[in-house]
Parts: sequence; structure tokens; C-alpha cells
Amino acid sequence: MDSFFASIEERDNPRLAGKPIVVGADPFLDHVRGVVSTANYAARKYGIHSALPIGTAWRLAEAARLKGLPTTAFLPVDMEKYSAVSREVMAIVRGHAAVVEEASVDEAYFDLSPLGSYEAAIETAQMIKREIAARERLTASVGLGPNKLIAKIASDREKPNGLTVVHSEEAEAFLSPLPIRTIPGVGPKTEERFRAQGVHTVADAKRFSSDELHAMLGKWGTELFEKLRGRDETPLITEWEAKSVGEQETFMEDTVDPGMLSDRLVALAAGVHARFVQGGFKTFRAIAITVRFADFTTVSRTKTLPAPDGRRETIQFEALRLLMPFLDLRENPKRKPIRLVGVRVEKLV
DNA sequence: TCTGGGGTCCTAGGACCC
DNA sequence: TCTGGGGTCCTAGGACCC
Repeated sequence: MDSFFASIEERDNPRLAGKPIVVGADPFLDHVRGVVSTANYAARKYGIHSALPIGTAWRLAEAARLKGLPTTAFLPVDMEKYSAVSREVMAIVRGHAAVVEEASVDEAYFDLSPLGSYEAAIETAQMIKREIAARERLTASVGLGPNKLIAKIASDREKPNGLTVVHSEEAEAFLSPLPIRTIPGVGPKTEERFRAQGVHTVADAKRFSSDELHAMLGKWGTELFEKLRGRDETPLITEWEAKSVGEQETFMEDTVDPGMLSDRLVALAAGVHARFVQGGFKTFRAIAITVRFADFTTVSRTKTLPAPDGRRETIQFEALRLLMPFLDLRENPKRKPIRLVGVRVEKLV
């Protein structure tokens, strides 16, 4: 889907039509810390994009406004609404394909190979786009290719409202000129490591053998070697089960207050337990906490239980025990202010 | 107005077992 | 007589994705 969250808000509020829209942390709540979740295309013209600190987005929007450009609307995330729309869009897709992988709230892979030809697949893709437009008044961008890797990259080439077709024989040539970062799984760190070696595009990276990439990146390097050549045999995943359930919270202001930290951790643990139960899980066997300090260094501590357990009190008790060393002034005399704590349960049944 | 929240997967070292 | 090989589980950190 194209700038999914922002497009839904624009659709549902006629006063926002055509205006720059930023969905993210609520900037009208004082001291709230957060990032942009989604910016629509009008807001992107101002340099605003996903993951940008909300304060920076606010400054860019103000600078644009002072130049006489349209005022940007800032809206909080309404995940329940977006999930509901997601279910409707997924249902439309399922009406046209038997095998569907819901990759995220706004992304799906579907297998059109039973149709037998690219021509038929293109027609179906257009029908899905038309149906989403008619029923949801939203646009989607579709990529059609011989595998998930190519389809995904193709879907990103002509946004918004795009339809990009890459035939099997064209796949390798299609990828070659693209930045190495285009390959899913190549993030900022890997991109920088490649850049340091003079590698910028997919074609550049092909000078490394499979063994060299393995030495550089581990198991992932071997997979990357194949991906660089447009090869990907991974199947669509139609069923999926969570492996962990967690919640974390960034405070409005960093704190060292043991009472406050304990209270928040206990509340998070209760929330985790509620979602664990709601998710249909009976037991967990490990509890983990996360602590992020003011300087953004992040540590985690895990406790594996001798036996499976399903009680809220266990999550709260073990989470607090794991947190203790970070609170105790005697054990930890120069403790740094803490900006975030989190709780997670793992090894679920 | 610096940097969310919910996840997955991989790696590497250490303890322990036969 | 200074020390193998195969394996599992646990822990912590890091990279990445939407």
C-alpha cells in the first residue's frame, strides 16, 4: 500500500485532501519523543520521511509553511483503524489468489503462477488495484516477478499507484544498476561496509564470490550472493506463529527514579501478559527485559525458567529481579539516566 | 523538541553432557 | 603423558524489517 497510514487519514478527513500529512508520535503532547511513522507524498516533498524524529519533521514543516507552502497536518497513529483497513485489503487480495503471505500490515505476497502467464497475472494485478481503489479508496503498488525478491523490489520502483513487471529473463539485469541497499536485508551497516570497499550497486557487489560474502557476512552472505543475481526460492509463508510477546516504553524524560522505573516495568509486564493470553498462548519459559540509557546504549537481560509458567505475577516478579541491578545505587554507583524499559516473554507454547 | 514500538534471525562464548 | 569430537542450552548483542 502507498503511504498506508497517511493515505487512510487523508481519505477519512476531507479537510486533509491534498495536504502534507505526517502520522507519528503525537507532537502536540509536550515532551513526547518519537518518530514519523508515515509521511504522505506531499510531506515527503519537504524532506519528511519515515523514522525521522518528529521534532525534526515539525521543523521541516514549519520551514515550508514560512515559505508559503501548504501547512502540514500531524496526526497520531491509530493502529486499530489501520489494522481494520488492512484486513479488508487482504480480503480483496485473497479473492484473487489462493496462496497469500501477509508480510506486514500493508504488504502481501501472492502467487499468481497458477494463471500460467504474465499476461493473465498482469490482468489480475490490475483487477486487485482497481478493487482496492473502488472499495477502499486507496492506492497500492504492485510488483510482478519470478520470485518474492524481485516482486518486492519491483513493487517499490513506481510508487505510488504503480505496476512494475519484471520477467524471469530480465530479473538479473533489472537488479544490477540498483543501489545495494535496495536488497532487503542490506541495511545501513551492511551498506556502509560495502561502500568502504567501493561497492555501491548490486552489480558492484557481484565481484565477491559466495565464499567471500560468507566470510564477510556469515550465513546471510551466501543468501545475498544468490539474491544479487535475482535468485530467490523462498516460499510464501501462509501461516505464522509469534515467538515472543513484548512491550517497551520510552519515557517523556530520562529517569533514575527506582520507584518510577519499577512501576512502569510492572505495568508493561501486565500489558505483556494480557496480550500473551489474548494471543492464545498458555505458557512462556523465558522473560527478558530491555534497558536503554540516555546515551542510547541498550542492554538486555534474560531469565529462563526451570519450568513453563503462564502467570502475570511471574512476569512481573522476574522482570523486576532482572531490573534490580540497574536500580541499586550500591551495586551501580554511576548509573546513567534511563530513557526506556521493556519486557518480553519468549519460548511460548 | 534526536533517535517509537513490535518483532525476527544470526552469532559467539560459556556451561554442561556423553 | 596438557587435553577430542559432537551436541544442546542459555545469554547478550547486533542487524534488520515495517
